[in-house]
Amino acid sequence: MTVSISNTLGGQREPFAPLDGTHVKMYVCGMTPKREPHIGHARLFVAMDMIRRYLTYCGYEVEHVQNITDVDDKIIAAAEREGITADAVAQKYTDAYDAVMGRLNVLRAHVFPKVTETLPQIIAMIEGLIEREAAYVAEEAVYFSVPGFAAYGALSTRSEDSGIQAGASGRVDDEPGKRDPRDFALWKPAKPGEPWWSSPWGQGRPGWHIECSTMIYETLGARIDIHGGGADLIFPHHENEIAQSEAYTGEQPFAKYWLHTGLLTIDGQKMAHSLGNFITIEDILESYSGPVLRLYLLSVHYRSPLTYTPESLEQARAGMARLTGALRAQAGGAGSADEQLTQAAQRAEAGFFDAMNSDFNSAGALGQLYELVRDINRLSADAQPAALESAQGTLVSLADVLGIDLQEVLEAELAGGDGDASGFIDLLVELRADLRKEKQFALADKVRDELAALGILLEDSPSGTEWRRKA
RNA sequence: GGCGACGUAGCCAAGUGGUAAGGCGAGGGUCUGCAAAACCCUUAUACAGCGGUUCGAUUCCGCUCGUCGCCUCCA
Repeated sequence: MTVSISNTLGGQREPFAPLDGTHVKMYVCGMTPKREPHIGHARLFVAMDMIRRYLTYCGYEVEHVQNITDVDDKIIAAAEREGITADAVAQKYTDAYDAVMGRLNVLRAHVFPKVTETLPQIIAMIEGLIEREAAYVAEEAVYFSVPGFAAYGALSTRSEDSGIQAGASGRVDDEPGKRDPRDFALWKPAKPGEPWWSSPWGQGRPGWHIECSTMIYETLGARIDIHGGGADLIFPHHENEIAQSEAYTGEQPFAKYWLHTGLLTIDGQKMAHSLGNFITIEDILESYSGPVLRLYLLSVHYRSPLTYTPESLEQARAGMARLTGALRAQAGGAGSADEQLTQAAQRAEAGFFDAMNSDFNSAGALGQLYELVRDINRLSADAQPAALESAQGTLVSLADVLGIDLQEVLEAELAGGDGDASGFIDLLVELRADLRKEKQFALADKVRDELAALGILLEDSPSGTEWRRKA
């Protein structure tokens, strides 16, 4: 059974076969660090992380590069707004990104190229494109010549006479010397006060698209296996990348598999900084743990649109409590259910990998985990410790493939939190046990209720009382 | 206007050419001093609508409607 991938290029699901054996070159269009990352960003990066982890699990060596667009109109605007330099803005929000991705258990890319550190290479690539007559120097800027690139529109399935010209109209006036409405800037002049770099075409900065082509060429080479990004980047950004890269290297396909995540919407609209309707990842993490947010994002197939609602996060929290709950199950039997448990674990494992092999269907894979949870809870009383622990081990290791560390979440439920109040909680639990012995149930229940209000959940069992924190 | 994606129960969400995983919520039980957790049962005359292909479609094709996205910065 091999992994199959839905490829935006071609619109088909295809078996995954890297260009070079088991080596996978993966590039993800990263952040423009201009504001705090929001949960739409989280969706992309968690999805790509899940894919990277799964491929790695399958034995591939994934080389992951993710750019940082630290030069951009919005960054310049943010610098003015915040009264700091553009560099400082980029650094501030790059740090914000790092902090939050760590909590979501997103593995760091192996390389994070920045535009500001790639200028000579970008200029060299533009020069190369001009030499190849794929680009031309206009009055103020350098443009890529789209009419010279026959395959233009293949990714976004747009033809010249469909929407591209109509959409580009109105921009032509602002760009003197541009020959075709579809042509796009590789280099543009700096306006007064903007950051700039010297180039053969004067002081200016790169266009948006060229950076990715250059960074990929410099870090991964002429051709890569996987190129990922949000669905909103298909056109024009990724279309333009293909044109630049293939025109420059003469090799194609530039990227073998194009993976795009469905956009996250809120109140019927795409979540975006520019629309002002965003919820930052940090905001969510005030109320929910990283693993819960990650679970939420993986509960929907990465290509589907995802509508954010507060309720869906509550559902994810409940789901997480269910997953860790199965880890707290105790073996209580002589082993009459051992065989059933073993089979349940095998069934879940097989279903899990079937789902994951089908275009990284994390939602379907999670469904298998929940089934295993039910079987563990149902059968634990009649199982021996070894069989139960084995099934629980399967649950933990499958969740781990998705980047969800159930052991860690469980430990956080049992201890963790700010400061360590465990001693005091244990004391209250003991006192309550005494009250219960004295049949002072009103007081005992008060202790329980008050603790619950503080997020500490008590569960009585014949063997005593256990407590945990709300996920 | 053009291009694309999506439309499954109260909600979230997988999936399949042969009559629909899972989760949340709700109701009823078991357990419990009462709870909680867990388990069991119940909660879709059928997957937006209309046609078509097929022995048979939710699952393929066409159209319609709706939602979202892209065509301008955008994950």
